[in-house]
Parts: sequence; structure tokens; C-alpha cells
Amino acid sequence: MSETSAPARFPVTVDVVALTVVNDRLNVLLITRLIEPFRGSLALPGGFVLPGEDLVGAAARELAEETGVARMPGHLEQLGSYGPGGRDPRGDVLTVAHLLLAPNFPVLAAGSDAEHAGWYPVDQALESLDLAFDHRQILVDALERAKSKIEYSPLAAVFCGEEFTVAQLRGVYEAVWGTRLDPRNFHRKATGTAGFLEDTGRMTTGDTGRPAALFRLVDAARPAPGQPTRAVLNPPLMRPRP
Amino acid sequence: MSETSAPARFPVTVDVVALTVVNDRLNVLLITRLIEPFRGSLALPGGFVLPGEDLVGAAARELAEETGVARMPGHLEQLGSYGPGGRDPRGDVLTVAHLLLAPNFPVLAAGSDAEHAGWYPVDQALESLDLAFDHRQILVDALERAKSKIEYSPLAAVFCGEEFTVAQLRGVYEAVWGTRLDPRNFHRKATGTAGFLEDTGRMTTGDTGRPAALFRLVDAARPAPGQPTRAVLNPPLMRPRP
DNA sequence: GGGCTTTATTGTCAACCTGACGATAACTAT
DNA sequence: ATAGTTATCGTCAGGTTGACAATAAAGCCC
Repeated sequence: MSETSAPARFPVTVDVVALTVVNDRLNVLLITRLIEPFRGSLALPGGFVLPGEDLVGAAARELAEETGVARMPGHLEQLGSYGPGGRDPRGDVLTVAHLLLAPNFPVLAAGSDAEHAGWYPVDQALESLDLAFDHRQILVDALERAKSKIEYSPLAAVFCGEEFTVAQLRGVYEAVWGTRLDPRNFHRKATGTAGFLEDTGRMTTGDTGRPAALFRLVDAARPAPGQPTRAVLNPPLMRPRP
Repeated sequence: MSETSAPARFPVTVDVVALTVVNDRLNVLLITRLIEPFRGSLALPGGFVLPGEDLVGAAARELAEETGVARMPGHLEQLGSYGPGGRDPRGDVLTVAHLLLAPNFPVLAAGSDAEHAGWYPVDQALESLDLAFDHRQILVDALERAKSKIEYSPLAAVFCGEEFTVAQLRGVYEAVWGTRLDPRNFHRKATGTAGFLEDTGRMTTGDTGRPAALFRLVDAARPAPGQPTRAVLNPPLMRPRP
């Protein structure tokens, strides 16, 4: 390694692409910037990494700070890093983007930072919203990751609450992939995949139509006796390709 | 964002997990450290990011510097970031790990830095070698990425040279996955997948056994007329799971 | 050359999975 | 009760996979 001269140091931020499903549409959490640069534009929630912190921890902290939500639900993972050159007019800044898949939760407008946080439909964000920095590219990459992730992992279920119906889960797949899926084939695949769904024995009530069975995600940490708990769907639930 | 106080700055490095296949075994490029910390241990090639650089560019530069190879073959992509806390005794250092999949190339011991670079079998590196920093964890993550990557992408072929036989390609899958594959079924799948292999019309000669047809990877940048070039294998070539 | 060994390639076949879609079941609304 | 709606179960043809037989085409040894 060329460690002869003193290394350059960079500010390091974490950004979070928080995705949720609202009314069968995929939404992303964005914050209106109150300061320059990109004042008035929308940006992903995020902020500077503190000394000694780890990256996912920093992302969780920033997300909590900017939404006022203490115990963030869902699944948070690292997406990828961007920079340090050519993405902030103030100079080199490295950012480590993260992906949060979460059930819909209200953004409490508690702190001053959170006053302008809100959910925006993803397609609208990509088409017509004014996004700061390279956040449009990060959002594109996050979407591709999310689309791919739910093919091979049971993580689509984290968009739902603790208990959910097969139709709600299908709605998640349809929202993330932007396609329609056959309810009967999806039901067969979802309920037939080992280590994916666990029947709670309870049913929905009050909705229109026939009541549906309520399922929960098989807890990978506490595997059912005998049954192999899979963190991976095999075979996967592949999205339709053209 | 909490941009009130001056943000902390961190040294940022890039590390590269360079993988290749030598004699049907997966190998990784490691460098003997000549300086503290971890003097005498083996480490992934890497170094500090320079101002204004982009990450993959920095990884390519460091790799070239430390191997003496000017035009690095193969496929280089970002793997993920680690740190900044708790991974370097000298203090906070953020590192962005990268993954290189490449055909076997000689490590020229040209520069002083490269004198101690060499290929090591991956299983040996994980079991018995003394790896510096958190490079063992990075190697584990890189392996998982590589195993997964060749399921869905044609990238296994970059381990081979320009032209290769189906058997050589199968050897790559076997080396990366650590499994044996049925030659007949693999041949059917590899040659039958659209947008994957392209027959050169040429054959091997001189080897033992019947001569084999030589293929090349379909160039995604220059699609064959009519045929849909796929950067993704669909359906994938799934590794056997227990 | 003739037989043997080795590797490549083509087939065969049953099990499984998928997409398309019919048929019921069990509710709510009128 | 009747209609509308959603959930769930079945059926069926076509594609894919894993296991494995059979053939092809070279080199090797005598």
C-alpha cells in the first residue's frame, strides 16, 4: 500500500432509502432541504457518520433523528457507497447509502429536522421530483436492489405488519415490481415455499369478500423444529421478465 | 441533517478481493504486509482513496500499482463498506471493499509493493492464513457475493480467457461453489441459455479426450442481431443447496 | 491398425415448477 | 335471496431439472 504520505480524509455520510407500501404503491421517504446546497430540493434522510460508529448504526440513528421514530421497524441493510468526487458542490463527500424496507409508519413531525419529512410515491419521485445530490441515482439503485431482494429472500413480508394475508403480501410484490401477479399462482407459491410463511390460525374479518388466513413470517432466528428455516427462498419467486 | 457542527473526517481506503481460478481451485490475491500494523500478516491489496477519485477507479489504480499489471482483466465491482470504527488499531478508517473476478494472470513482482503479492487458495486463506484487519470477514462476504453473482449473471466466464470450453466454464462454477456438477446437465444448461455463450466454431486440440468446442461470452455491449442479449441469466443457473 | 482410456456431446425420462385459467367457498352489500 | 368480491383449491400443458444411458472423437499403448 502507498502509505508513505498522509492520506486524504473525507467527510462520510450515510443516506437511507426508506421504502414502504402505501395503498399498494411503493413510497420513499424524502426530506425537504432547508439549507444550501439544494435548498428546497428533496433529499434522502441522512447525515454525517460519527467517530467510532459503524455504518448501519449511523444510518439507523440518522433515520430515527429525522423521523422522530424511536424504534425503527423493518429491515435495514447497506446498499453501496458513492463518491467521494463529483457529488457535492461543497467538495468531496463519501456517502454510504442504505436501504430500509419497512411497513408503513407515520413520520412524526417532531423535531425541526423532521418537519419536512414525508412519503412520496417512488415513480413520482423518479419522474418529476427535484432530488438533491446524486440521490436520484441512489434511489434507482435501491429500487433495483429491492426488486431483486424480494425474489430470493422472504423480506417482502417486512413491508407488511406482524400478521398479513397472502393478498397483502402479493400487493407488496406488485408494488415493488410494478407488475400484476396471478392471485392463484401467487397463493400456491407463497404458501407452498418452505420456510417462508407460517399460518397463525387466525383470519381476517370485516373486509369485503371471503375472509383470508393470516400469516406471519417464519422467524429465521427461532426455527420451527424439523423444518429448515431458510433465509433464502429456493426456488426463488422470480419477477416476470419481458 | 445535523450539519450544525463540523463533520468528522475519516481516511478512506479501497480494498480488492481479487479472485481467480487456478487448476480448478479458487484463489485470492494477498499481499504480505511489510509495515505495522499487522506486519507479516497477509492483507487484501488496497490503499487510500485520493481526492476527487471515484471508488472503483481507486480500486483499479491500487490493484494495478500493487500487482504491476497495467490493464487489469476481468470484472471489477463494489462489494461493500466497512468501518469506520473498530477495524484499524490506528483509529477510524472507512474501507470500501471491491470484488475482482478475473482469469488467472501472473502477479509481476515489479514494484517494491508487489514483491510480496501472490495467489493463495481461498479455503486455505480462510482456514489457516493470518489475515490483517477485518479482511477475513471481507473475504467471506466477497465469496458469498461471487457465489451468488455467477448464478444470475454470465460473469463466471470472465474467469476464463477470451475463448473457453464448456468444461472450463464448469470448472469455474465448481471451484467457486465448491461442488461437483454433472457435465451433461451443465452442458445442456450452459449452451441452452440464450444470451450466454457464443460458439466460435473453433475446437480445442491436443488435449486428452475428444476435442471440445470453443465458446466466448456474448458481448452485452454488441448484441447479436435478433437475439436478446441478457446481462442476467434467466432462469438462473442455481447452485445446489443442501 | 485395434483396443483402451478419456473427455465431449446428445438423448431419455420422471419429478417438479410455472403460467393460464376453471371452479368453489365464504364473506358483504342490496 | 341475489349479486359482487375476494380467497382458495384444482387442472393441465409446457418448460426445467436431476439422474443417468449411449454415442462420438480424440490420444495412448501394443
